[in-house]
Amino acid sequence: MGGKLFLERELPRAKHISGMMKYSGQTRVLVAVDCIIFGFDGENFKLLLIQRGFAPQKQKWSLMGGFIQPHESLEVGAQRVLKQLTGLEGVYLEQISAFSEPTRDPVERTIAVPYFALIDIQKYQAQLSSDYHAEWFMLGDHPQLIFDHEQMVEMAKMRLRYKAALHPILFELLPEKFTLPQLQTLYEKLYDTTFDKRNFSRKVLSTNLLVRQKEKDKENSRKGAFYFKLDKEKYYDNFQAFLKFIPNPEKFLL
Amino acid sequence: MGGKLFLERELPRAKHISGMMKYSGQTRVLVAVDCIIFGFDGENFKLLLIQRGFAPQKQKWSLMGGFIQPHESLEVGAQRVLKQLTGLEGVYLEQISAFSEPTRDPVERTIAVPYFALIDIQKYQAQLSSDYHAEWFMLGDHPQLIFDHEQMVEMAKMRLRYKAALHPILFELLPEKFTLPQLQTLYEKLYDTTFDKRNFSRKVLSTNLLVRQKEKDKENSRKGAFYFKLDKEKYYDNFQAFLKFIPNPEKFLL
DNA sequence: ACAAAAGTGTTACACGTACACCCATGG
DNA sequence: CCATGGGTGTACGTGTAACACTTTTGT
Repeated sequence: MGGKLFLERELPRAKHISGMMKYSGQTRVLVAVDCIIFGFDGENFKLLLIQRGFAPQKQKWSLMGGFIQPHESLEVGAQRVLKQLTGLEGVYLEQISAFSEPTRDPVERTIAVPYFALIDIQKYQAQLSSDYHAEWFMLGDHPQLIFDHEQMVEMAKMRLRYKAALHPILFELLPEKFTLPQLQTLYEKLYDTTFDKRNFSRKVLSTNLLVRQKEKDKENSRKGAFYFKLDKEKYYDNFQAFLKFIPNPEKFLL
Repeated sequence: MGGKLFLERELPRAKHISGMMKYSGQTRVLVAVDCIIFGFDGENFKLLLIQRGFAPQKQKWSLMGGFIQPHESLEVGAQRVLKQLTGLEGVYLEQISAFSEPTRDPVERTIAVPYFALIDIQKYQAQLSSDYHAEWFMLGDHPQLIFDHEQMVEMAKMRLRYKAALHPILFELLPEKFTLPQLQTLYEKLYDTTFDKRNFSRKVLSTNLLVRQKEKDKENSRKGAFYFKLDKEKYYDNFQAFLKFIPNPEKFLL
C-alpha cells in the first residue's frame, strides 16, 4: 500500500472512527492463506488434503487454510495453519501468486494467498487424520477440490518444478538420512522422466552438499545403499543457482 | 479461502447478514496493490515515484498504489493503477510476494501486494508529472520512501535480476526498435557488470528473437548501429528458460 | 587522417551426456 | 551361485568464455 490513487469521490482520508484511525471509503476483504502441502513417500509425490469443516461445501476436500488473524503476517498465518494440521514447525514454505477473482468464494469476497509447503512425510505420520480429517493423496490422483484449489495445486506444482531445477530444495521432502537412489526417484517423479544414475550422482555430489554416512539402507537391495546427510552449513549458504542467459549467473542471483 | 481451520471459538460459519452471506467472526482488512515501475533511459535504470496525495505522510515520496476495489482482481487493480498514472495499458506486470506485517501501515492494517512493471520510458514521457506529481528517479538514488516501500523496491530489483537471467523480459524496457549496444548496456546496468560484446551478441542473436532492420541508429556513433526489432511471435512462444540442475530444463519449465 | 564506436571469428576449456561393467549381499 | 539393485569411469560433443582486429564515417 502507499501512495494510492483514486477517483475524486474515492480519495481516502485517514479518519478517526470510534477512536481508531481508518482510511475512509474503502472496502475491506477477508484474506486467507491456503497451504499446498507436498510430501514424498519414497515412491510418489503426495498432497495433504482435509475435509472442510464448515459450510459451504462442508465435507468436500480442500487445501488446508485459514483466515489471516489481526496480529499475524501471512507467513506467520501459514506457519500457524500448517502447525495446526501437522504439528510441524519451521517448515519450508513459499508464497505463490495470490488468487483474487472477486467471486472465487461464493460466500464472501476472499483473497487467497497460497503457500506451498515441503514436509518430510515421516515426521508427520504421527498425528495424521486426527482432528481434521486429513489424508494424503497421490498428486494428480486426488479428489476434486473446492473453489479454485485445483488451480492452486497446479500452480504450486509448476513453481516447485521451476524452483527445484535451480535450487536444492527437494531435500526438504526427505528424511534426515536418505540414499542417492531415493533422491533420484524424487527428481524423476517431479519431472516425470528418468535420469542416468551415473550422471545424476556425479552432478549431485559435485555440489558438495551431501555427506556420506557409514551406514547403508538395506531396505531396497541386498547390497545396500549408502545414506547421505545434508551439509546444513553449505545448504543454507548455497541456495543460489545455475543459469544460462547471463555468463556467470550464480554471481548475481539472490 | 477454503478448508479453514480455527480455534473453537473462531469456527466460521456462512451466515446471512443484512441479506448477504458472510463468514462470521473474521477480520476483514484493506488490500492494496503497489507498483514498482521500472524504466530505462538508455543510460540507467529509473524508478517512477509519486508524491502521496493524502495523510499520513502526505507529500512524501511513495510507490504508486491503490486499494483493491470490490469488483476487480489484484491483477486488474494493478493495471488500473498503472494506467491512471502512466496512461499505458497491457504493461508487463509481475506480482511479487505480499507485504503483510500487521503494523506496516500505521493508520490501519493493510496488506500490500506489490507488482513490478516494465515500461518503455519513451511511451510514457508525454503525461509525466501532470496529475500525480510523478517523477523518474535513478534506481538506487531516489528519495526516502514511506512505510516499507523501500523493501518492495529492493525485492522487485532482485526478482527482476532473477527473472531476466532466465527469460527475455528486458525487451519490455526498450522501444520497438533498439540496437545491440543499447541492449547490452541494459543488461550491464541491471547486473552491474560488463559483458564481452562478441559473446553477448552471439548469445542474444542465437535466440532468434531479434530481427535486424535496414536502418541504423546514428545517435551514438559515426558508423551507426543496426536497429533490431523483436520477433513478437517467437517472443511470446519462447518465454521458457535455461537452467542447470536438471539435464534439459527447458523441457520442463513453464 | 584520425577518433570513436560497431561489427565479426577462432581457439581452449569445461561441462553435459551417453554409455557398460563390476560389486556386494541375502536368499 | 545367482538375482537384484548399488556403485563407478571414460570418451565425445556441445556450449561457454576469452581474446584482437577491421570497418565505417563524421569531423
